[in-house]
Amino acid sequence: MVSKAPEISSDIEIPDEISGLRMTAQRREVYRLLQQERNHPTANEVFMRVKDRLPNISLATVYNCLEALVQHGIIRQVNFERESSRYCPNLSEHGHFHDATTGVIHDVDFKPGVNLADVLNLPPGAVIEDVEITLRGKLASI
Amino acid sequence: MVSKAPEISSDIEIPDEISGLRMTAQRREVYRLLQQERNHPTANEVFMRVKDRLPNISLATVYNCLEALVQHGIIRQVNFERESSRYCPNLSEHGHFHDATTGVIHDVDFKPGVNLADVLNLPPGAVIEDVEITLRGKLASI
DNA sequence: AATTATAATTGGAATAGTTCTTGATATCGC
DNA sequence: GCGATATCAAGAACTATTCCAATTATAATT
Repeated sequence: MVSKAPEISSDIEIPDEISGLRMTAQRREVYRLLQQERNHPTANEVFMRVKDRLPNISLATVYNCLEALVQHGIIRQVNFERESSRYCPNLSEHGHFHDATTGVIHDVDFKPGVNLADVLNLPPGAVIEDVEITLRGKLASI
Repeated sequence: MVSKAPEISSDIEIPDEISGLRMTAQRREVYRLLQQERNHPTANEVFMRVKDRLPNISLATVYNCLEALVQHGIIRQVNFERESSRYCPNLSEHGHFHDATTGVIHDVDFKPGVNLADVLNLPPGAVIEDVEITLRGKLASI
């Protein structure tokens, strides 16, 4: 008889290096968690969840890992008002809709073919390096 | 002989109440400063500048005033990454371009007729209450 | 495989921006 | 003017994040 697969989803394979960043055990688990739970956790939430697998990890290390991953363009840091930063493995250019009722954050993609310069009156000569679009509102029950 | 007008621009008139918010001396000066210096100051910058006219004002009061003005929709709070909040009397829906070289923040208006729902794939039923668009980049010298 | 060099991690202390608290002061409605 | 309410001032407290120094892990070299 073949043994049943465990309930937990099998681990995502993460290579030894991504975009020039060496994947240490800690970075690997932080990144894996972001890949698995795509609910834009804060550093502290990452810390608490990653402790299941690395009980000795420190919050400072989680911050270090998140920063390294952000610096290397592997994840994105998402800021909403002045709340704690949240982290997101979705690298496509996108914004976030923050549901004020539930607190859930939804990724919001651009419609195809949309160019920011077509939509905004940018200052002349502006070269955009980073875009952050955050929307707050409610989801009407339909 | 008629005495010369002073160099400083004459004070902006501010009514006793705006949008249901009673204008105390402190709120008035905070609001006046934002109207006069449209460079998106932080709370601390507001504090330092307002002290010229109200030497006894406290930083906590500046925060209180700014919050009251924001709550009543009289000014807008602008957040950039996790830096100090900045404040802006421009109420038209607009974004901000942060020049990474100079640190100057430029208001960025939407082109006429642009509707966010035309540009973004919003979650179904989303009712947007607030939009924050922040761009970071450089101004190419032309 | 041992040695050295470099990088990463840890835990706690430090920092910065903001909020909270408490007592004083001002303003409003009567 | 008088009590009720709102606002203010000063400093303490709070929170997210960063910094620091010591330890540990990894890589490079022999």
